[in-house]
Amino acid sequence: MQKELTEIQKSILNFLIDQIKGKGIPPTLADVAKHFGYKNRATVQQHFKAIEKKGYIKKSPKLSRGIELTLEEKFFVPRPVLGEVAAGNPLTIYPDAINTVELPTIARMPKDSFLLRVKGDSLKDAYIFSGDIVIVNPNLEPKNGQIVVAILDDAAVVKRFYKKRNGIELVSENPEYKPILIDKKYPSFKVVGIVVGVYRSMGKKAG
Amino acid sequence: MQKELTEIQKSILNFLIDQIKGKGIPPTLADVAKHFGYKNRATVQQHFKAIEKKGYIKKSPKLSRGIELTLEEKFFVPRPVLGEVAAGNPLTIYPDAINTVELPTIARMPKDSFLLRVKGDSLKDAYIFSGDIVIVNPNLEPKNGQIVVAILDDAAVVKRFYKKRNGIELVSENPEYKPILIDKKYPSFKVVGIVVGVYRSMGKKAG
DNA sequence: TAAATTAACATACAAATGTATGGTATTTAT
DNA sequence: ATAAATACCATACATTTGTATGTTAATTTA
Repeated sequence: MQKELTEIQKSILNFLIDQIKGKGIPPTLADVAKHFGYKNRATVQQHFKAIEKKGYIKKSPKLSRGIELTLEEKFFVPRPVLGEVAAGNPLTIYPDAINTVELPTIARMPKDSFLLRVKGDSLKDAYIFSGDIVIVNPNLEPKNGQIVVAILDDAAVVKRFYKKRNGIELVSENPEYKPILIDKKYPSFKVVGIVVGVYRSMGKKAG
Repeated sequence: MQKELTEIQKSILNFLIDQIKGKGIPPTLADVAKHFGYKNRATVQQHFKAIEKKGYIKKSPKLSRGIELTLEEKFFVPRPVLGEVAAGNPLTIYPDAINTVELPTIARMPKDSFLLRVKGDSLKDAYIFSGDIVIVNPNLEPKNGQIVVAILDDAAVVKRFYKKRNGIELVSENPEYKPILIDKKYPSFKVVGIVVGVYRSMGKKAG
């Protein structure tokens, strides 16, 4: 029953979601104006009024940053998924092609962390299944035994990380897949981040 | 390495966490002053300075509501877990005894929803395992096939919900457990909420 | 004991912020 | 074709907000 937003209104709403969900704090009128290159706050003011009228946000009068997303009443908020990552064989990460998933609102998304959808079954013994969303934090140093997302020749894998004398070993939790030993043969190897959690949304079907 | 906070500083920090995590927006100095009955914002100002000096928050100068929790650098925030719920045999929910779990910050917690830690393996075919945290939304009507948390004689179970002619059937995803048919024999039966998601935090050990 | 920290207050000020009002031009509905 | 909605701008104003500075008193630390 909600009216359609115009393209500009959509982009402003997206910015609001990004800021509120990503940065954790709603922007001021000036922030939004600056981001879109508006010379005036009143322009944003009007857009907010229109977006609120259409029911997508709720403003608390006089309160600085007093913008609430009414989307939240649906208890789900769309979050970008940066790509798919192979738990079995490597799979390319979509550069920054974006595809959203409905994540329940639990707490705030850690800065810079991102989501990847898992494909494949190499982590099934760690209870991570194809279709699960992994929350990846790129700001942590990998420790032995942690599950990491790593790049191997422009493809990404999710495996458990072990530092050994002769290099780094990436092991699957599924015995069908052999461990990969990282040495000179993998010049492009890079740990993208650490899997800090797994989330699975409950659909109509089996989880 | 962080210095201890005084009791008052602790209560102010808790208020900050509540507001930021719960309401989704950091409070202003005036908000905090009002909450604690201070006649003056400068009092709060000083407390913030002290708390920041001890490393618990980070302030962005001149920015309204520019308070960040440095706790977040640990990327985990404690959330209350209301109790444990049996996926196998029923288990009592701790009344409102609270026990916290470190949840990564994903987004904001949906209003009124709560977390339960799953015990037992009756849902293993739905990929929910003992130790997982289920996010329960008490404000949704159960639909056929959804996983619900229900009360049976003061104990709670997590099962899949089906409405049948002769009553309501609660089925486990694990064939070892027989479906429970809800009829007059269960006067205290009540659907507490619907499982909207599963979260698993990645510890040192296998997920 | 002296010095530092804590805890509260008051006042003052510049900047940030939301809001109101009015203007212009374009696009979209009726 | 006329009205309404959209999109942007400018100016003005009252509050809100963060900050600086100073005062007093109790408590803790060196």
